[in-house]
Amino acid sequence: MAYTKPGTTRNRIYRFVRKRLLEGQPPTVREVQEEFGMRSVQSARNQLNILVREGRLIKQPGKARGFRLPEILRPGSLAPVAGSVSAGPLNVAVENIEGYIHVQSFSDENMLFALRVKGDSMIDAGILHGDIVLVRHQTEIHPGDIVVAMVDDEATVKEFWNAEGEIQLRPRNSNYPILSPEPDDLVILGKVIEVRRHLETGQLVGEHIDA
Amino acid sequence: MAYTKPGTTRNRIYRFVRKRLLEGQPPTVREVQEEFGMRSVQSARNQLNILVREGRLIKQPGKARGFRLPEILRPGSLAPVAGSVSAGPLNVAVENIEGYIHVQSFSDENMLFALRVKGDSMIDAGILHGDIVLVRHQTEIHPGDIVVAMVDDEATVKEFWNAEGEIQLRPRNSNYPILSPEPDDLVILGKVIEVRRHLETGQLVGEHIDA
DNA sequence: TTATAAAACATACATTTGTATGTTATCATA
DNA sequence: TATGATAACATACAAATGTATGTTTTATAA
Repeated sequence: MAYTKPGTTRNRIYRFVRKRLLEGQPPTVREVQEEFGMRSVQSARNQLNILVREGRLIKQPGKARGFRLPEILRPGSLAPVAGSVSAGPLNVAVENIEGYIHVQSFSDENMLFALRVKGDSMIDAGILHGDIVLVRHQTEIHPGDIVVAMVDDEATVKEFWNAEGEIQLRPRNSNYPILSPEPDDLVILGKVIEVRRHLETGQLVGEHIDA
Repeated sequence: MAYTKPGTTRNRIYRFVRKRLLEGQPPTVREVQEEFGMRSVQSARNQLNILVREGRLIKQPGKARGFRLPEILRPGSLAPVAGSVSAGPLNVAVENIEGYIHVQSFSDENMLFALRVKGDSMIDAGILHGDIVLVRHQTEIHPGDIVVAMVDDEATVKEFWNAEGEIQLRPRNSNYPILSPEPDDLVILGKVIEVRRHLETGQLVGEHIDA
């Protein structure tokens, strides 16, 4: 009966299945059939099988809703956005979690946390008041890195420099002074690896994960 | 036969189901049954039904693998980062995808996509060259919104204003002029809802041939 | 002890979903 | 035209999966 140009429908089917899988709702063969107005289950099944043969999809034979995406597209994980942070010499305590943001999962995902920036001391680096910085908890820092450090018992975002043996925490706003803490007083919480700014509210994922 | 303290097994079941859902592999009732060594399907089903009644899970009755997470705890989805964008009057084509970023709220009917910013015309808004803007494809725009619009066949990020009947696309850098396109020439691709800046490379999820 | 509720069990059945087989239509090409 | 390849169709069947009903076990409290 009907006939479509080879490969035309197939890409649309792939996108549909992929979308559904990313939403966490794997489709059945018949759902694909209906989505594309096919009058036979087998029409959908043939196309899906070809996608599997091409390596664009993976499937578990015999299982309901058995389609999967190849490994490349993994789900992310959630990093807590800290309302406040306290730090000892070797550990970081993330407190008053105000929500979570989706991040790409690393092997060391538990060392990631996020922090909402207060003030405009980094405005020339494009980091504004209210922005969220994603921080990897690490002690290895290089000059020029943007870091989160404890200053006066508060977490603050600054640029790290090591000029002539003197450690500097530089703001990126000429209205603020450069800090030169003693090495013994310096606690680096980690390195900023990402900056995010939400222009609409409600971007954080709700807090309760376990019950 | 067996008996466990009320609520003990239930939380473990919840975590199992949640884990599977986050992995994109919704479990069947029988898979839950086997995972916890139950000898009856109904044992698992009862616990799952209670989780649904408590609002911790959502299910589609009668459907295979029909369990879902409530809105708040849903996993994020992946939005394509466009290498280039073309647009007709009613649709947007995202092309040359350079990767994906994790976002939440895929449930929007409005399509989400991301774009890498070129140039420094929005520097005073804290949007720098190389930043990624997350865009929701929508036509309803309010004055002051940061939008992505097609200007000279290229996607550009500007602030939208509507001064005295005249449409303005304002850069946030005094070195650039304000644009005043004719309404008929204006194509708004969407509204910027988030800004991201990766300070380390390798933050994008690999591209899978979308062919 | 008895009563009650939660949890688990056993079994059967209905629906959903995957799979198999064979046929028909359309296009490209010899 | 004849032929093959791809796509779609129609139908049937098998397996996976959800659902229903009733019973048994265990813990807790009256």
